Amino acid sequence: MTIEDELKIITRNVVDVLPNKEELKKLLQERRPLKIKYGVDPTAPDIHLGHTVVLWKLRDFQNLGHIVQFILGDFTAMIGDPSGRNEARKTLPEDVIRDNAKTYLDQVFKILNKEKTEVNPNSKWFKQMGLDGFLGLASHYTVARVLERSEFKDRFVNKQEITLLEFIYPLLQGYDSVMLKNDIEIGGTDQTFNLLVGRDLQKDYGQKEQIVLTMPLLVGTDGTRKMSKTYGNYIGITDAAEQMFGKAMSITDNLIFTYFRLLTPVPETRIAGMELKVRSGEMNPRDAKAMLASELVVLYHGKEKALAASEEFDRIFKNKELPSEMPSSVYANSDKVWIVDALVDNKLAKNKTEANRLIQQGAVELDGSVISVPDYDISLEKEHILKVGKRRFLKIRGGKNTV
RNA sequence: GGGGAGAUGCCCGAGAGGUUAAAGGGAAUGGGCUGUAAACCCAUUAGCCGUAGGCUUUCGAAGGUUCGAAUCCUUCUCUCCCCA
Repeated sequence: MTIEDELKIITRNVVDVLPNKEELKKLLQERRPLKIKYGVDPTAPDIHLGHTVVLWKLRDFQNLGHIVQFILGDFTAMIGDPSGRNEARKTLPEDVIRDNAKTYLDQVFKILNKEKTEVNPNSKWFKQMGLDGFLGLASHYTVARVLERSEFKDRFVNKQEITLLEFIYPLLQGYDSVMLKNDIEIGGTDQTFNLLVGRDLQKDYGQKEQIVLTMPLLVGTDGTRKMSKTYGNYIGITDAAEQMFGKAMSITDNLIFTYFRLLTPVPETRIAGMELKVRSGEMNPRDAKAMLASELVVLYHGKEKALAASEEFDRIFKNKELPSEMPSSVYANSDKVWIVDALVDNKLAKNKTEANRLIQQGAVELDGSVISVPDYDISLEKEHILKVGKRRFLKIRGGKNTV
């Protein structure tokens, strides 16, 4: 493979190469396995598709024979990355972080090649650094430089608070690079500043500076904000197959191909072809989206489940039939149940008021017919199917019957 | 250390003694139209009462004034701003 080909693969989907592409090219010309650093703080037990954007890029590197240096920010997780919000981060206890780290890695290796990945917990060096060591590190950087960061600049000008921790955090992340002597570091565009600090620090420590690649932030299923657990607009990679499929189907149309490119290993030519067809009206965007949804489910649950999820989806939403499986609820010692109770008991409504509301709005169906008055008992002589909204189903029956 | 401003429902934000379960917007949920898309239209968004009118709790916290308090008074907690 030529350098140009390699460069093309590496820079696909990348927002920025810093300081520039030329430097990256030079690096590739050395024709040796490069060390690519990527760091994550295990502050939550699960990752979502937003995280996989960077992982796929790392995978590209691995496929080209390079090595991923995965920084497990177990130390920095205890402190909390202040990037973005200025709400106080809660500090996490060590055992929680350890558990998170484990599930994190399991999930990460659904994309990364384990053989070409080394995992480095940054507690390894930070735990024993000591105040003297830290002050030494702090002397390598200046307030002015941190203030250059646009986010800080704005806040500084607007006299909003900036905590010292926020000031320090980039230094810690940069120090990871000093310890690893990596060739390249990769992260989301929101990490640009932190990544550049890594460069500066490496230089100050007399090392070769890392090249920085930034990846786009994935827009969440709401189509506006970045994908994040706190916004509830995420697709978790541990989401159940049906759920994942459904969430993918609910994204807005102009996100379809962005998702294809950033989240799947589908070759660019195929994606571009599809995009063209959709734009010319030859292909219904819905079908492209269904393919996207399948691709995603295949990745995390396998072909079989993807097929099943797709069929299930069509069954419920296209053909308006019942799902093949649904949760069931058994009422043991009674021959009837008030519909409002049934909704609340089975968490189809938060409380009775909400249950009433749903009923009055015509969101509740029993065996296919809308129940619009709350004054209704479900007889438990036989099995019934309760439907709330478009997608919540429940089988309901008395206790004596066998399954 | 001195001076000032503020805390309202999921979020933002109006309200300045009664007609206020609290305007408006955002968001979410449900319905309609569709392709579980967007856009658009409608409705809902404290809880309880077997549904019909009620009742109970809510405006940072605790007390108080009043027939009546989100609105007035006292104390407390927290946030922000300005000066040094």
